[in-house]
Amino acid sequence: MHMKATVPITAADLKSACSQCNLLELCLPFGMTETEVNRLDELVGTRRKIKRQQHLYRAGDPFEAIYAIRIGWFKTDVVLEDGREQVTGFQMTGEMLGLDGISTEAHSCNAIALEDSEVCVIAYDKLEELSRQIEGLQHQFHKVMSREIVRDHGVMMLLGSMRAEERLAAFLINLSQRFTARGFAASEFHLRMTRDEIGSYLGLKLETVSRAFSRFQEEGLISVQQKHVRLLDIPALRKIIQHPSVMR
Amino acid sequence: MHMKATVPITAADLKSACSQCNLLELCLPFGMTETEVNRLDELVGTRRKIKRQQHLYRAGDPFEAIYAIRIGWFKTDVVLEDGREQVTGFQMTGEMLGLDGISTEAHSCNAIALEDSEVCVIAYDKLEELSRQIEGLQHQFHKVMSREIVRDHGVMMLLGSMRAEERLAAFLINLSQRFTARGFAASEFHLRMTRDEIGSYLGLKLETVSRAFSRFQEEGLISVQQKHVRLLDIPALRKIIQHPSVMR
DNA sequence: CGCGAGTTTGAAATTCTTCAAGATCGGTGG
DNA sequence: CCACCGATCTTGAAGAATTTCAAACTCGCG
Repeated sequence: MHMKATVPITAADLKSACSQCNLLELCLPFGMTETEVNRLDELVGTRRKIKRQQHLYRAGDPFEAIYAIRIGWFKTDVVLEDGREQVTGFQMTGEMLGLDGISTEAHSCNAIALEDSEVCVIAYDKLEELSRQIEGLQHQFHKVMSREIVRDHGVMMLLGSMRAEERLAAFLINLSQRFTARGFAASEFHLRMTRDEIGSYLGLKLETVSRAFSRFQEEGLISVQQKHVRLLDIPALRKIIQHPSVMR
Repeated sequence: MHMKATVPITAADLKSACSQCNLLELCLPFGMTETEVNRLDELVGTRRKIKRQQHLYRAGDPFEAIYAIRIGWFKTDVVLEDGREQVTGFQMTGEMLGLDGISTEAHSCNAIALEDSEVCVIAYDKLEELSRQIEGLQHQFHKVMSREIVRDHGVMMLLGSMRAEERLAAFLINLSQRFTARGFAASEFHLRMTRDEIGSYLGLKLETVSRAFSRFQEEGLISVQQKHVRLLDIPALRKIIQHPSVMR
């Protein structure tokens, strides 16, 4: 196969590690040329399978690599000395894990698989080396980190300024968007996390999450039975977020 | 002055932009060699003064540079369509602003000076170029971004799992640590932000913040009059954070 | 079939917010 | 120099949202 090196890759052009992978627009190779992507294969040496409920890494583990999720779901959480746990994110296919570790060379949170999963292991020293050589990789990596910062600010907004039902609506809309971006159904999906984990993420107790689910169902916005959710009225869900609440 | 290029710089060795600056251990040049730091001066071309209450940048502004605070204080905030505002951080001397802009090439939050301030303008394209050449710069920049992510996770913990007084205690301890790192008094300082801004950051109403201040004072943990705060019992403040609360 | 983890729902308790009224501060102009 | 002004802060009391406690329900699975 012959292509000009300057043409951005598409899924069909790839052969190796990153190639069998249909996550291009979501993952690190995005925006890179074919020749550049070929060099990425040095990077993604290993893959690693993580069974449900197992840790990919723990807070305190020495930092050596970042991870791109190929298959599955993870949660990250931080734990206070007294045992209180805060879920800081739910990560799905094509998303990156481990960026927190760069700052101190040790991970600062736990990453736990919510279902049997598989990740690409990206040795961090190699990533730095290669991204000094490949402009596109460097830039994309910076974007990934920056995107995480922007996402975190969104969560702060959610936690600091929204009420229970607004938080859950925002959460559902967000999931829907991420499924859409991956070619899955926007309005029907299976939650991989428990009410307790959702609650931790949203700064609510699990009972409050459950009540909000029930309320949305009563109002015909969603249909929910346990972990199976169908969004019946996405515009209305969006309105909940934007609607100025009385409180706060 | 003659030095080996491999010796890490200290404040006394510098002559130029980054040099007059006593923020080395906090800012981008940290860990770099003398020769490397000299090259940084291409980077920090401009400085910019921002008067109190003025914007350094606004959400939506095209992203061109990141900023290192030389003098002063800033807040960053995100604003929802209905006008609700969430303060996402308070930044002081030696801290970096603008990292949110990399992901979409537009800023996603507002940065507003809390007092008359001055920043170093770091052109982003030059930063990327230079950090492909200078390993130490690349690494330090990544650390700065990662540190922001870790900080954000801490704020999520605060917002999602802590009660009002715990949040304020954590806030005060954090300020104290940051002042200490800059050689200022650890236990006596002047708040640059209003109760309302603190409240927004902590996910509380300004009255709740005020009540928490008063309560700490009653208990002899702090002394506070308006914006002047003295921490009288830092260990006790720390205990508040770690103490398992009944709720949540 | 029954167990256990996870979920739902109700009612009481608690925290935080809202509303309202003063108090304090720094700065300004007479 | 001092009174006054607006902005900010404090405090009280009532109200609302969320949590806590408790009990029952559902579902997958051994």
